[in-house]
Amino acid sequence: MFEKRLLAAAGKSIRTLYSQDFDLSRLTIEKTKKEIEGDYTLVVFPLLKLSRKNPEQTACELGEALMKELPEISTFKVIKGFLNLVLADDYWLGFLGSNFSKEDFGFSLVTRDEKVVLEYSSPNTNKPLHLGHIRNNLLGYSLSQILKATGYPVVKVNLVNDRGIHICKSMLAYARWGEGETPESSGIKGDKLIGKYYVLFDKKYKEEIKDLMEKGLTADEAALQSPLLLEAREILRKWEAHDPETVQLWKMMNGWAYKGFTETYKRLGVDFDHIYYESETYLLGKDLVLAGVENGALRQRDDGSIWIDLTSEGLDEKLLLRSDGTSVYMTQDLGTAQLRYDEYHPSQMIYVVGNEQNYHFDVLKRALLKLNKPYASRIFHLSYGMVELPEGKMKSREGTVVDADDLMEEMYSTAADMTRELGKASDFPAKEAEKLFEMIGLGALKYYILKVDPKKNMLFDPKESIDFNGNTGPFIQYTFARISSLITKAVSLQIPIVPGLPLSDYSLLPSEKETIKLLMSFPHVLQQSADELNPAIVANYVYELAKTFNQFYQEIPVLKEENPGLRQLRIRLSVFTASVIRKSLQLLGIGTPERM
RNA sequence: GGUCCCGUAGCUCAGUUGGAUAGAGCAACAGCCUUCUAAGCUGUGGGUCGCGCGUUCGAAUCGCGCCGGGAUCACCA
Repeated sequence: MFEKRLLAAAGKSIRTLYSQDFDLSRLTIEKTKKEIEGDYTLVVFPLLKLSRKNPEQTACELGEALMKELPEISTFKVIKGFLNLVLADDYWLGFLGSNFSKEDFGFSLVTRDEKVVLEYSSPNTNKPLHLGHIRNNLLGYSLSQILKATGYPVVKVNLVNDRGIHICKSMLAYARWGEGETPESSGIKGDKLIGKYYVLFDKKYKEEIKDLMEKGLTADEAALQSPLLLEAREILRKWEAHDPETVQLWKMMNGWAYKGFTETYKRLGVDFDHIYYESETYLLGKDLVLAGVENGALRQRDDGSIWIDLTSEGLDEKLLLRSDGTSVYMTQDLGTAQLRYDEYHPSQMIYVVGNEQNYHFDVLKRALLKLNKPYASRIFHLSYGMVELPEGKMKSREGTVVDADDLMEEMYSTAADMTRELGKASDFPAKEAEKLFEMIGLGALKYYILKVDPKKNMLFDPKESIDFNGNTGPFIQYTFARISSLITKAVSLQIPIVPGLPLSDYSLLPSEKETIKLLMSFPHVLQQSADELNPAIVANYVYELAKTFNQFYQEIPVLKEENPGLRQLRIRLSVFTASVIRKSLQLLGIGTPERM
C-alpha cells in the first residue's frame, strides 16, 4: 500500500530534515482533490512548528526529500500548505496489470475463526411484509455479504415472532368469521390472508369499543373490557396451556404465514442459516433472571416481579419478569442471546432492528453486563431509521403501508415497460427477458434503499424509486452490461487479453487514471463498510466507479484504438471495472446483467 | 420532562473521520448518436452546511447553548 510507505518515508524525511521525531498520527495523507493536479496530498501545517518556515517552504523541502525516498513520485506541486505528490504513470499501470484479472481482488482470502451471528428480518406472523421489512432484509443480507467478503464466517439468523396476543387476534377473527377459508380456496397468499383477519379483528374491536363507550364507559375501560380482547387473551392462555384445538389452528395459520414469507424472501433474494421461532424460545431467559436475583445483580419486589435498576446509569428501572412469573420481551432476548452464544461462540452478535428499539437494546446490553455475561460487549444493535412516504409515516391501520410483494411486482413491470419503451431486449427469449426485468426492477429498489446511510430515516418516493437514470441501480447495471458486450466483442474479434503482460510507457488520460484510482480503493471501501456495518459506503462507491468509467467509455476508444498496447490497457481497465462493479453489486445483493 | 438520533441546493442524498473554491442525482435549460449499447456523456443556473458562541493555522465535521423534526421512556412486542 503506497499510503503506508509514504507515511514511513515522510517520517524518515522529517527526521533528517529537522533532526526530531514527529508523531506521524498527526500527519494526514489523503487523495488529492479532483480539480487539483496530483495523486496524494500531504498536509504540512502540523509540521510548521518543527520546520520554523512558512508552509510553502516546508512543503517544498519535504517534497524534495520524499522524491529521493520514493521512486514512484515523479514530481510534486505545492499550493499553500498542501504538498501534492504526482506519481509516475508506471505506478498505476503496474497496479492495473497485476490486479485486473484477480477474481478475488479486494476480498479476504482467509476466513477468521470468529463467527458473527447476524439477526435480521424477524417478522410477526400476523401480517405480511412491508417496506420497512424490506429495508431491514436488504440491510441484513447485504451486511452478511460484506462481512463474508472481509473474512468473517456469518450465521444469518431470523427470529420469527410466531406467538403472542397479536397472533391470537388473527386466530380469533378467523375462527369467528373465516368460514374455513384457506389460501387455496381463496387464492390469497397465506400471509396476506392472515393479515386480512388481523385487520378484521381490529375493525370489529373498534366497533365494540365504540358501542361500549356509548353505554357510558371511558375509552380505557372499554378497551380493557371488550369481549373480543378478553377472548383473544383466553386464546393466548389456552395456547400456553397447549390446548390441542388452539394449537392446531395456530399451526395451520402460521404455516400459511411461513409459506407466504418464504416466497417474499425468495424474490427479494435473502435467506437464513437458522430460523428461531419465538414459540420455542419465549420461555428462555427466566433462569438468567433468577440467577441474577441470587447473586444480587437484580432485585425482586414484594409482588414477585423482578427488575433491573439502571437509574445510576441514567436509565430507568426495567421489568425483566412479571409478578406471575411469566416472561416479557426482554426476558426472552436475554435468553436467546445466551442461546446464540452457547451455539456459536460468536465474536459479534449483530441485531438488525429499527431505531425505535434503541432503548431496548441499550437495556439488554447493560443487563447482560450486570449479569456478568462475557458476550455482553459483543452485542451490536444495527439500528436503522424509519422509511417514510411522501404523505408521512406508514400506518397499517390506515392502509398506507407499502406491501413488499406489491412493490416488487411494480418494480418488475416498470422495468419491463421501460425496457420495451427504449426498444431494448427485443431479441431476448421470453424467459431471458423476464429475468432481466426482475434483475433491473429489484436492482433499482435495492440500490435506492441501500444507498442511504442505515442509521438515517429515509424517504421512499415511489416516483423516484422507479427512476432508472442517474444515481440508481440500473445505471450501474447498465455500465456493467456495456462493458460485458465490449468484452464479448473483443473476444469475437480475437483480441487477446493476456494477464501478466507488462504495460509501460503510456501516458494515462485523466479519466483512465481516475478509474484506476477508484479501483485501487475498493479493498479499503469494503473494509470500511464492514467496520461500520454500512452497505451505503459500497453503494456510493460503486456509483462513483460507474460514473467515472462512463466518462472514460464515452470519450476514449477501446477496441477501436489502433495502438495494440493502448488497446490492451483500456481493455484491462474495462475488465477490471466490470469485475469490481459485479462484486460491489453482489455485496448489495444486486444482480449484474450481461446485456440490457 | 429525561435519554438518544437527525437538520447540507427546490426535492432525494454524499461528504474519505479536522483540510484547499462543500459535491452527486432528480427537476429546469442548452448541446452530443453514420463511430465499442444515448438506461449514456458534456455544459449552465442553484448554498447563511438550522442559529449562536467556543476550541485552532484551519470547522459541514469536535465542544457548549438555543431552534426545528423524529424515536423512546408499559407487568406491549
